Amino acid sequence: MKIVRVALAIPLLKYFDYLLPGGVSALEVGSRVKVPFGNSQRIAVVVELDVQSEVPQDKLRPLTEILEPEALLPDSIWKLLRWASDYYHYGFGEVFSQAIPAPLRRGEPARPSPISYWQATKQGRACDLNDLKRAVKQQIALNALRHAEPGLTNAELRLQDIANAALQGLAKKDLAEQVEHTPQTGQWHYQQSEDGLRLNTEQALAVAAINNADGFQGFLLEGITGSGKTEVYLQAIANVLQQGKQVLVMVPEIGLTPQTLQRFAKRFAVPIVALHSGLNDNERLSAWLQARSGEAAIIIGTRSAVFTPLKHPGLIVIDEEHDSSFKQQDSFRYHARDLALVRGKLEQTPVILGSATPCLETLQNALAGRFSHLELKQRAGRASLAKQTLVDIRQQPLQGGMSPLLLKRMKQELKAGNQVMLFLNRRGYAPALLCHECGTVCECARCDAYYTLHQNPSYLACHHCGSQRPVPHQCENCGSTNLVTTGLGTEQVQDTLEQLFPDYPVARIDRDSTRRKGSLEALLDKINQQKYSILLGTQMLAKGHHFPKVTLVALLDIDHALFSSDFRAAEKLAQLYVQVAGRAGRAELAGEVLLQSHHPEHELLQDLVNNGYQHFARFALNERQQTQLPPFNYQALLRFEAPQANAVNAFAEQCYQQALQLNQFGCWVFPATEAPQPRRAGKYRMQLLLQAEQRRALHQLLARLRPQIDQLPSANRVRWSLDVDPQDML
DNA sequence: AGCACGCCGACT
DNA sequence: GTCGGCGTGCTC
Repeated sequence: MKIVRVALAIPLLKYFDYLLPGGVSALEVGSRVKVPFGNSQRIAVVVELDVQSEVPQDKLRPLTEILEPEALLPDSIWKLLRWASDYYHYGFGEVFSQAIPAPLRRGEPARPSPISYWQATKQGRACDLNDLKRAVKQQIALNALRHAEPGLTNAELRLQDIANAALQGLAKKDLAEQVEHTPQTGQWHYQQSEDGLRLNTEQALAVAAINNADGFQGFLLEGITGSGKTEVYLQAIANVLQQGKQVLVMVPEIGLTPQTLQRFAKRFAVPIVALHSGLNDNERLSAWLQARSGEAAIIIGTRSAVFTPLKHPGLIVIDEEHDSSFKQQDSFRYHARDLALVRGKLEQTPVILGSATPCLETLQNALAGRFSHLELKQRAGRASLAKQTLVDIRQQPLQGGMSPLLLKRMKQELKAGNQVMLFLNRRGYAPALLCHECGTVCECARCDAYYTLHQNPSYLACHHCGSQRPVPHQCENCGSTNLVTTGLGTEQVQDTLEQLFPDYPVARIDRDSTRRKGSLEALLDKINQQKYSILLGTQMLAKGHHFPKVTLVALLDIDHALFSSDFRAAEKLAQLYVQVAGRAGRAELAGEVLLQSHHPEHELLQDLVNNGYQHFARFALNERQQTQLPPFNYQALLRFEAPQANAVNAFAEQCYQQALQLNQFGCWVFPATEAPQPRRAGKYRMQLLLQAEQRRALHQLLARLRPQIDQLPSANRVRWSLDVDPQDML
């Protein structure tokens, strides 16, 4: 009897062999099968046919069912997953299962299942929209439904901000109804129209370079804010669509907004699917299948979209390539940008990495000639560059963290009817509550961290583990009732602003104020309707939102980034700063950016403000080279976590010894150290850093180390994970 | 990852 | 006397 080898979604670098029952129909490498495993049935994927098994014949069991006779994924995606499994040292079965939609993971067939749509009824199509004048929401909803074939899915309705209440209202009047329908788009044909914008010389050169790419080529499209990167993408996409090929567009998690989709939909009359977190399983599967079959022309998605199979791949675009959401931060820790490049090579398509602030890894690739470097240095349209000022706040009287100069400038701008935007990367009221008598600080019992005080409602919260408790009235140590706060969070700044500027409403945007679904969108809407004059927030305010009436932007406290233990902190601050600066005066209004610091003379700040990101980045690259850090060295990080400190300690030490022993490749093996948060949610945490000048050496070591760690006796008492190319040490 | 097997504390 | 805690070991 024939034997097949399969991969299962379990955290082992191991395959399992099964008997193939005789007279069985076709089966390929890449087919999904159902197999008995222990005493349950699992979904697995065939990795090899006709194997000679090492396992004794009597232990082999026959597989239960073949779910599809042909490979589920095209060859290129299969190879991409194999590559990822090797590179990230993660079991192939797990990689495979993460790369496919959930229904397929569960063994459901790879064919579209019905999706629920709202559509206009006959009456709904025929009636006069003006009859709904007194129900504006319903009017908008019905209008949208009328223009959608075959209707709108729940996800699309959410994106268009159409509430269920409006639909129910329409349903009551028999103007709209919910139907089940299996999506089918069929073939598309793109006809180039002339609605593209006129390009400036730089843009035209960039588009030409991309259009001339023959097979794989990496492009870094480095364009300052407002230089028209998107128009370059759109024209490159048009060229690919015209050849009948599909385009994969990857955007940061926060960037997949209705506006983004509308921009594409307006420009290209071809089927577009979006893969975002708002989709349910069937909607996601349907989008995935449309990509695989070639029915979808443009696929827009976040990180995990990099695995979406395409029938006719033509181009990959990664917008805001420096964004950290492209790196998965748990379980299978892949970087979608890096995988997109591997994919581009496998599928022989160009890959565009676009950013105003490319990450240093990408920039180095471009400078070393591995990518074509396309630069857009001119601002398109009327937009002018913001004025930038470093504010020395040493010995300055601060109110709510704001210097006199900042307050003065705010007054001017507010009086002129403009909006002001303030950043403070600390939510809550104050980052610590302490006893004024004995100095004891309220500390989280499960983490080595202080509680943050929140107000309205008032409670203490640990920002490391999420635990909450009521605000104590007395010191735990001495019983004193004299408790005081120290430090500053966004809530407190909001209080101060409301006192200082009672006539100007403040919008606070942080994780606390936008926790409810849709509240961020609602807040952003109100901001654009000028209902707020002062916008205050953490960095979630910086990403992806445009506020044309903002003329003054301030970063209240940037000093922590200058002295961080994370070597990427400066790079991240610089990226945030440029992004923020781009928020000021985007339209016809000139803007200004104020940076408050106790160290205005700091080399990095000076370089950034006086010479811009490009100059800073090259300076920082030089520094990385001097200090032998990425991208000039390659890193991998082992993380350990367990409820007992000594178990973690012992295990980390054993791994360290193993690594030392196996290291015949000239890698640096650093002793295991405490993680930056040594105790989080009651778990003790350590980490072990491996580094090498050659990527190959590091991977040779990892390939030997990983199976050894698996076999350590206490390997299942300590939770551990491997992070190749770690983005931060947390 | 699941799931069973296997030895030590508070209960119908 | 049992039910159940999660430590350890295995799954083709």
